[in-house]
Amino acid sequence: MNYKLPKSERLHAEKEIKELFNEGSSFFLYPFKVQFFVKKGVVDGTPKVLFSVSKKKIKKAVNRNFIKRRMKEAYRLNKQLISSLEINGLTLGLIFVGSVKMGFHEVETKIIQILKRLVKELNSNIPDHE
RNA sequence: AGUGCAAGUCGUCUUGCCGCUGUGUUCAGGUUCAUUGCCUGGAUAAAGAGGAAAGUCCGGGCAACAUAGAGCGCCAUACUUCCUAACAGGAAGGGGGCUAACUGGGAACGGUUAGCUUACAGAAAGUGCCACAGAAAAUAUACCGUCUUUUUUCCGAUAAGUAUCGGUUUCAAGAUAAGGGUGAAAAGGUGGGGUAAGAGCCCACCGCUCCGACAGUGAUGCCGGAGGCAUGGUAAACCUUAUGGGUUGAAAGAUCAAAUAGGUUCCGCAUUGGAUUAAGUUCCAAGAAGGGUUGCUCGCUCUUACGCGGAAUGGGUAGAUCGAUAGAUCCUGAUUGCGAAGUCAGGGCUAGAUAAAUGGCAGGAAUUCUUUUUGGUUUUAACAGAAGGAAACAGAACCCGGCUUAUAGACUUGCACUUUUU
RNA sequence: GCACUCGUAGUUCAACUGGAUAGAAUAUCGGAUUUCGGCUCCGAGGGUUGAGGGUUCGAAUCCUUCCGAGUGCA
Repeated sequence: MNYKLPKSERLHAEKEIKELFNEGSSFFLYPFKVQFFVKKGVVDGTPKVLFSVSKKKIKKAVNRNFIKRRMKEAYRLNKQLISSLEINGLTLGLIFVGSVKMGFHEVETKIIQILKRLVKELNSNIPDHE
């Protein structure tokens, strides 16, 4: 099983991020906001993901890093949940909007829920558009 | 041994599994005529946040810009000397203030020592402000008051009476600044002489100002002389003086360079008046207008359309690379200096990210604190064992030197206090 | 990264160029009015002027160090 998260699976280009936030859809699953977008016409390409923590809610840089690292680890260890999807060009944004520090196990259960729900939404919605 | 204060140093260690970042080695594939080059992917090795990385309060390096120059403005700093690349930083010293102890004097007011503290140029260049209270808040003398002389009223005494003397009252002129309950602050202070009453008017002491000599690199100190004393406070009010500052910040800037779109740069003509010519053909003269620019002025600089003719060829966005990590560096020793620090010698040091790495999970160890429980003890405390919990402030973003602020705990040194023993 | 602004009763705002018990509206509480409530009238409480330090006789105001909130440039 592939537990890696190299740079090609992370979202870092400004253009794609703008696309994600302007044209993508989103849902809330407290304490996370999930933003996702499927770019059409892309033949190959793994899902790309972005992690973010609100600066207004979490003031100190140390605590923001703390949460981001746990989010990254939780995604890295559970990303096989969305590998079953046969969709190319998926971009994903995970934004933490809570105001309290969380431990790893709480974050992990939430991330698993999010990924399961994401699979459901994509399987039901995408055929309707096409 | 404990507690407190000050200064300084450190600010957890470790095993397994899974990851991230750049670097080295190596393997595979692609590209190429070819390669030790370039691109993609894999394996592996060692390395990978701080004392403040923070706040962004100062200073410097570095970079670009004639919109960089000159003057004014503006901003900053402000006892002295030194350190430094530089500073609003640091070191040493001086002055002032406060506190304590001792001490001189009748008083005003001093002296010595120790500790703490100090944004500490100029109020005698000018302007402003100083509420309430108070006669007056800066020109000191308008007012109350004190004193002298003259006039008026009344009373008393003397005298036969006009009158004289003493007291009182009123007006005017003059002298004076001692006193006037206030206030944060009142025009040198204390004591004496002096005078009609008074006053630095005069004298002694104290304070102040100025001048000179000596000591010191200097701030300043000390000694002597002079002045009779003028000059209230506020410059973290405007201001004056001296010194410094060009502006903008790495998202600065440099290089390479897709896709899309057609451009971009340079030169000439193209303004007005006069003469001339077939002709805007040629010659002469004039110099304008509109922008840009850091607060203003000068200066500097750009354009004068559209268009026509000629010549040259790349400019530049996304993105990538450099800038960008070995330096005013750290440690040790010697040496100079009171010290900050300098010099010399030896040794050490690969974090380099960019939607932003340096981690996650599970376990172990050390130290400290704490909860429960067992032993022990008459009980509590201390002590020993077991189990559980907690362990700071905080995350590089071009790089350095400082400052400020946050910080559980451990260690070292010095000082003070308490207890025990000798 | 750089530059700058603002913090005053529970809330919204005042307070002149430093000068005295920091003021107004609204909200709260109490009373009056009403059968009861609202409206209305009267009265009261509520502020260490974000925190600390300094200058000054005197600080919301001036200077400085922190804390918090916000704005602009690229």
